[in-house]
Amino acid sequence: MDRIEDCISFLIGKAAQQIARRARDKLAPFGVTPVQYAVLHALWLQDGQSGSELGARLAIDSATITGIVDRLEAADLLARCPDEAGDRRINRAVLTDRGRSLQVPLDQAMDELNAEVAAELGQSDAGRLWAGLHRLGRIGT
Amino acid sequence: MDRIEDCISFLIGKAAQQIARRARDKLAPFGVTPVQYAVLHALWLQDGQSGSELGARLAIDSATITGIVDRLEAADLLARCPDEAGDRRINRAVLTDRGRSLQVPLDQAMDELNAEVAAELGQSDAGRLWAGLHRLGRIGT
DNA sequence: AGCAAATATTTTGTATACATGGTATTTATA
DNA sequence: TATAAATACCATGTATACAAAATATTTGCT
Repeated sequence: MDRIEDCISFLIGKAAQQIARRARDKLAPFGVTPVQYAVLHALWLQDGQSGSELGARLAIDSATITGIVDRLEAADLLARCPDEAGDRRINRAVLTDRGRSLQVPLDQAMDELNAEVAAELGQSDAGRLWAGLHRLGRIGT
Repeated sequence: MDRIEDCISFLIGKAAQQIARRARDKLAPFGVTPVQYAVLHALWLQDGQSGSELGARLAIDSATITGIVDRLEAADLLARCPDEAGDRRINRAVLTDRGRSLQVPLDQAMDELNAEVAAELGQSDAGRLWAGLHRLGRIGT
């Protein structure tokens, strides 16, 4: 390995950092982080998911989910509610009005980021990059 | 944004996580993390760099460099040495014998990972992906 | 019923990433 | 030369990511 920039681990890590920074900037006015956006997004599609359901859909470790839900709860974007079927192991994440109200502006902010990046790369290059990243993300699953 | 997997921030973050996990597995037998490998790599090319030099080359925050160098020093892979020109603000990171001895096996481990990923994607797709990631990593610099 | 195995969540500890701010030192400038 | 600005590093606090383990609960099997 001559140049560290050609090491896939370093290369994709730095590219992801750049994108994450831009996503943070877009979301910061709403007091939400990129990962918190992903959890909210999952709840907008299906409210009342348990921690393990969220973790499975978003590929987030259960220990990490705990902290993310803690902070979303502290920000009054969701509430931990008991399972209606009575399984007392489960904490269901239920959106608050505030949490629901962020769907439109946050989705719009992330759509903007997607569009900006696609425009910078060009539509066809962006499409190929998306496809390649999808394949990398799936390897090993 | 319909599917969270089409959100560039989420998509590239998860792909980077998968690659990072594979890099960690490759490096774990040597007790080194991917970021620590990047710092060692920079020192193999030029020993005795200061924290700010390492941070500039690798795009790592100075506060983060402090911790990484702490752990590499604790692992006896490098030592903090005073600047020979006498600038007492600077701590230079100088490789130990152990740190130097890891160059061949660690470079080989990361070369293997690169080759595996390239083989999984196919050479031409891999080349396009590398190029796209380089462009994303540079945006804003 | 009784107990092992599986499940869901949380806790703890380590490793980044980054914003903010403090300290020491050096450089540039009035 | 006195001082402001810049530089280098470190400390602190927050937010993930993940391994390992503890706890509580439920399920499955005998």
